Amino acid sequence: MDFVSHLTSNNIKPSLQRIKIFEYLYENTNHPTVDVIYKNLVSDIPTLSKTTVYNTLKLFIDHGITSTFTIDGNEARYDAIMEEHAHFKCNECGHVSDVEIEALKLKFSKLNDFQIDHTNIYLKGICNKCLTN
Amino acid sequence: MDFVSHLTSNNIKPSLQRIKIFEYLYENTNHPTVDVIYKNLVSDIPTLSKTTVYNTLKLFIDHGITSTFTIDGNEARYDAIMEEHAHFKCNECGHVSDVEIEALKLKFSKLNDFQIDHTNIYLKGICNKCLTN
DNA sequence: CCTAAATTTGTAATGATTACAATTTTATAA
DNA sequence: TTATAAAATTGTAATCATTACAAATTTAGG
Repeated sequence: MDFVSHLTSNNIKPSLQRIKIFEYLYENTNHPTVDVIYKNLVSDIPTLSKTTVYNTLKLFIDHGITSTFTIDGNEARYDAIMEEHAHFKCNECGHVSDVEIEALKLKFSKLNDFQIDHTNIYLKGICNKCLTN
Repeated sequence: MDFVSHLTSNNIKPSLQRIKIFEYLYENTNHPTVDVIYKNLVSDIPTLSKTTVYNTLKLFIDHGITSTFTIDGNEARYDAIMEEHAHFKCNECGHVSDVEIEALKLKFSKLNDFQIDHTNIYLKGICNKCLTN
């Protein structure tokens, strides 16, 4: 994945901050929060500001290369994977993982004359790792 | 619906505030926020505090007679309908409505060895009212 | 009634997010 | 290259929902 050309092809000027933030998001599919992104990148870019992380993520979302969701109403989480998928949060270990949306056997585009533009699914429960412990 | 006996049968002492808040929630299925609940009840109970609304809703949730969800990561919304259902938010008029979960043809309890305790689905798009306007 | 427990209330603190203005960096044209 | 304008980044202060907490009020039991 060439991050620079991915940004430019989406009309985003590839500044150092933008490249690093997108790279982090793309390589860490654990749905990081702004705080996590900031803390992990500030050693790389010592002048980094948390505001820049907010601004940049908003820019990514506006240009359709990042999505955001909240799983418990507290902090927003970010995701560079744009293919439609669901999220599962383990109430035991707190880990958030992806769920193939095909596995849900869910497919629709219209519902009761409503135009569905976006589907957001999240599941909560206990993951298999915690179940066997 | 006898609100008093519904509260007592769920081990909640039926104070005036609790009765009124649950009644409001039950009769207004528009998924109100804390602010909306407070503003609508303070004329009835002039001494009402917003903290009481928060406390009471938390109590209801702990006793399983109310559920909460967030649709855009800002304010929490509350719901006295406990049957599993999805939510739809119209991006045009902002209205949040219920969606029968059967209509989604969605049904599962286990997924990849994960134990699913709670399903949360929300859809965004344009409602039929806004589509025809 | 009187006292203890439960409930309600108001204020202050917290924490994520946004507004905004200043600074820095980048791009453009002379 | 150098001057200048535009864009991007940054830091601080403000906002807003929510929570903590302690005081005041109400309720229940003896």
